[in-house]
Amino acid sequence: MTWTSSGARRGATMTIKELAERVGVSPAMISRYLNNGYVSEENRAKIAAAIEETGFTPSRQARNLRTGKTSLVGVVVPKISTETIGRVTAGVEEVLGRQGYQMILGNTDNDASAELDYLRLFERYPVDGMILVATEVTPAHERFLRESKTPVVVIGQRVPGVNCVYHDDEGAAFELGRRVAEKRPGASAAMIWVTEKDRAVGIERRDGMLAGLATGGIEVPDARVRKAAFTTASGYEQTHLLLEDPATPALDLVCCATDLIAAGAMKAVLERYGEPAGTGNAPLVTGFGDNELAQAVSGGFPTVHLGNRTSGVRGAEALISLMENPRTMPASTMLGFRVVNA
Amino acid sequence: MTWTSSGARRGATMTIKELAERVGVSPAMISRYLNNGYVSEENRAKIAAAIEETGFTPSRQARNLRTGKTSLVGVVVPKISTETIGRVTAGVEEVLGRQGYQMILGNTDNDASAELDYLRLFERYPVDGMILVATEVTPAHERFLRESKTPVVVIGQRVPGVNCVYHDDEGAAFELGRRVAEKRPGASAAMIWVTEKDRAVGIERRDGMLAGLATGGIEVPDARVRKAAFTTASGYEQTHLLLEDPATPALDLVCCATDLIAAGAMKAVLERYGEPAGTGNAPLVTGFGDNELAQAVSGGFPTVHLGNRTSGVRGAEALISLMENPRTMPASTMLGFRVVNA
DNA sequence: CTGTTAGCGCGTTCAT
DNA sequence: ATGAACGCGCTAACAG
Repeated sequence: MTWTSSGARRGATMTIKELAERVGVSPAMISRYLNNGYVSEENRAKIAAAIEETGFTPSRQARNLRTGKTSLVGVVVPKISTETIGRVTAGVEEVLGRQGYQMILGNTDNDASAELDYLRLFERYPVDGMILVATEVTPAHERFLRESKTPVVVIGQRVPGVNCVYHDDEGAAFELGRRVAEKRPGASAAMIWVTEKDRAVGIERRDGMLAGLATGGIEVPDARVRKAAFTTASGYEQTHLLLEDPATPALDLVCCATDLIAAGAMKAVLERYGEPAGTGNAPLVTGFGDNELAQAVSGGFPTVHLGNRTSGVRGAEALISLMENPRTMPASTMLGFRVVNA
Repeated sequence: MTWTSSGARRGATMTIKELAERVGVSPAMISRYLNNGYVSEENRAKIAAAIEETGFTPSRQARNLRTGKTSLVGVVVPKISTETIGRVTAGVEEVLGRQGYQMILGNTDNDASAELDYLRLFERYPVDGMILVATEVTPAHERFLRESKTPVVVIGQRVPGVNCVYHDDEGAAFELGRRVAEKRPGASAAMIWVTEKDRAVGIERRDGMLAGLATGGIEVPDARVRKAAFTTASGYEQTHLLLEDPATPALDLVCCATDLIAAGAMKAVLERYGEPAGTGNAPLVTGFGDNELAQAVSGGFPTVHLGNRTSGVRGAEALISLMENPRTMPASTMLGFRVVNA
């Protein structure tokens, strides 16, 4: 390791000490300049000039080690590349940015174990707070969430005893089902749903939909509730199988757990009937989430707008209170919804 | 600040020193256990047991400060919530994960100045390497990229003198234009394009498209090349204006800079003609990027598949070489493409 | 207002 | 094979 006696630069980065030497003050002086204030106008000017000249920036590393604060929030998401997640993080970032926090993301690509890895990474990185945009919440998740030394807020699932912001999935699905059933009384319906491991989508949203359809006299037999992954391809595949099944009476309605799945269903319907879903004899397809792209291309199909952006905002707000006062009582917030095209 | 004399835990986290006390060895021993190895079988077992019992994890903070290494790569993206970005980061993560690196994301929401903020954050956090998924590359960007002390790779734009991986936007657009023009000779065409600040999309892709169409005898007057933002809503708006313009002879073809924009165009066409783009009298809409959702819902429209995932893979590979040997010569890689539905 | 002192939690000599 | 001592870059507490 070599450096010049002028202390200008070593390797690449400059330290507060070197800068102090250069200016002719103590390192603490520089530190105060950077933080509290307590510096004479004269020194203030000299330091400012030296910083300008050298391009010095303090090491967050060392600062964080010393202060135990990072002004960083880690957000763990199951997937980037969906509108839903994009809206949530936009809401989170809006609030965080205003308060001087920066957000870093960990993407798990729908791998529940990777979620815990990221949470632990963030906890030890460390960040000041964490947000988990949740899908499957395992016992291991719950344990971690409750025992975490770093404040954490869950978005998208209700977890008892943990700070969380979630949607009224059951209520929304019920309302969507009810309205669709009202317009198509006695329709022959199927559902393309997802794993029950995702409680909000796999259970609550499903039960709400079944109940909503039932109020309009539509019963969906178990055999017509099929499981798909959270992808367009999977929605296509399951719908295709359903439509090709010779034992199946003609379908009037295919309700899907998400808009991504609905997109796949629409593709299958279009291929099978030669006309878009909801026109002519082709069954109507419903979704969930109000995906802008899908709405535009399709010209509009029944779905639900959930206010994902708001969930991000509320989640970030809750996290900030928690970071400022870690003893804040856990709270859960349920957001409303808006049915679209039904 | 209080802690028990057994040294088990203070406040929240445990340190290497406390663990050492508990086991009855020196802190250095624990450190060696965690890193080099130089530990007797006997102590190894005792330490392993104590770690298991306490759930101890070393502070990355302190380790990083000491070693100057983080095993972390920062990726700056212009947008989360698009399939394109999702594919790139999936490719990046695949390679990085295999090599023991973790990836953290910074999302700028299409704000070019935020890009530099994030790069600087990462540089000083620090991370071992950075990837910029670029859109607009300003002189400030170029300066930063060239002078960065942390290895950095650019994906999506060609930047001379900087390590980068990009697509053959011009070639792809040319080929798409050529094929479409071949099937619709003499078509009356318009283009919905984007800012020239994004060189790859705004200039190269546009020029390729114009040239490709021209080979089939289709000339697009300047007045029919309209600017949109990178959104579905903006694509809708511009197309709507175009279709409503009474001075405009009926259009046969609307070529768009991206699939998101194309989705908006399709919505406008559907509203205006009462039938989906490309059917009956409704003009054909082309896109760029092979968005899965849009393809499914529309039943297929001409577009280009760019291999975004591959760009992520190649970019990450380049970054790893760079991190292992910072003196590696800068290289730029151009990837191929595949025209879809044309 | 300013400088000195003492760590934050680790990894790394250099002795033993 | 092991432990003592030191330092990474910074900030908090104290003295002046």
